[in-house]
Amino acid sequence: MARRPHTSPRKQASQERSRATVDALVEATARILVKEGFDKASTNRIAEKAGVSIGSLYQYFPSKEALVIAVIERHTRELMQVARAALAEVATLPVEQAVRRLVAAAIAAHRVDPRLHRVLSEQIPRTGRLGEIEIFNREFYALFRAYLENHRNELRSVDLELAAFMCVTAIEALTHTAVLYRPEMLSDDGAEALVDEATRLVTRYLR
Amino acid sequence: MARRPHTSPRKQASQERSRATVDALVEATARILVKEGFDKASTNRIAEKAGVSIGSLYQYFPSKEALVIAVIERHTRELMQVARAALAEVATLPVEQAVRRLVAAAIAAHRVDPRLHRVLSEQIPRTGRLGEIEIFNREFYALFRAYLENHRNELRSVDLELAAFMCVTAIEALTHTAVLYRPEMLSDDGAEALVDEATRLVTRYLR
DNA sequence: TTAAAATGCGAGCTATTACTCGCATTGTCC
DNA sequence: GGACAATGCGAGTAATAGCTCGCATTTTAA
Repeated sequence: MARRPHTSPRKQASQERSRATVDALVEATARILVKEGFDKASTNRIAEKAGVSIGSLYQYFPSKEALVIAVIERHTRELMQVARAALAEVATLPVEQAVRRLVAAAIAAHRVDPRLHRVLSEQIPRTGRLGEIEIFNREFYALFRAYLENHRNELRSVDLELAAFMCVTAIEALTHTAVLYRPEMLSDDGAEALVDEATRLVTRYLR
Repeated sequence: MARRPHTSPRKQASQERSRATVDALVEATARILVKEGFDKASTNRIAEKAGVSIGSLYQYFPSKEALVIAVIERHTRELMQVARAALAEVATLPVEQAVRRLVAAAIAAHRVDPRLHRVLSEQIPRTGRLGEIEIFNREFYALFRAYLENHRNELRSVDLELAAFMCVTAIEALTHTAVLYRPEMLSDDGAEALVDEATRLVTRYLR
């Protein structure tokens, strides 16, 4: 079976001690990505920052990429939670109110950990993990599309697939750009104006 | 002058021979970025592909980053040309026609060299040259805002700065996403539908 | 023609990287 | 307590990166 259990990577951590090691490594990776950037995030540096030896790192993560992916998955899980909760909460509301809440939720989601979000959104293409983000995206399209279907009577006649693409892409881009590159737009007044305008953009489009 | 010794060319190429060398290096960089990816684009590889020695490469480009930036600048210049031409052409048209042309132009711009555009849009954040793209962006905002000002009478009462942000961000995201990640949307019929919907999104928002 | 300037060359240096391996320490179970 | 697994360690390795430097070749200009 396991001829060299001491060197075969990606063990399952079964004891408490090793679970702490894994957590420390993922956390250190996230911190370094945020504070020092992708290029400084070498495996040796991550191990050092985590207070773990390089050997232990490779017991649980077979490569540097595996670490970054662990961070991506953790962050994506948090975003998904915000997104699903918002859509569920909004299911029975009329379009204008629903869109308003969704825009606010999108801003909130981007604010979960903006600096990490920024680094990851910049580095994900590089890691070739765009596919997994795409899965998340498709799920969100599907959820939003389902909402639109249930509120068909409030909408003009329109291809729901296309409409979902338009709305989700636009809201995502507006909130993403504002949070990451136009922080000055997010003062109390600014954020309110942004929500107003994004809501107007989408609702006028839909009906 | 050159406050960025690490990215500004080390030497001016004055003879024809050396200008050809510089061109070959930039072209080789672009080709490798597209065909082999950022990680394979080592200076040695670029020099080899360009048929130029590594020593000559470093006579004109002080770092690998400088080469990538040269590619970015070349590509950005082409995009700017498309963007400026479209806005000039559209200056006297009413909003709906203007927006329609601009959306079509945005798709055309993204299609100039989609694979290069994709690689660059993924790698620019990494190179820390987002600032220069931001300059391009701001110019485009300003041009579009100027258009809006000249057509104020066709618009509802709205903060033009904010409106320009909304429209430009939305159009950019829709065309960018469609061209790079939803190529199936760009069949003849699909492209037409996309232009229709994007036009509707923006025009309904503006008035 | 010829000296100087511009251009071109590539072996090889230095630094850094991802990653391995043999051994030490800690935990589990009887 | 003793045997065995799980976990932890870090010096060391091989690969590769960016980049320099001394010298060869070509062009310019007189």
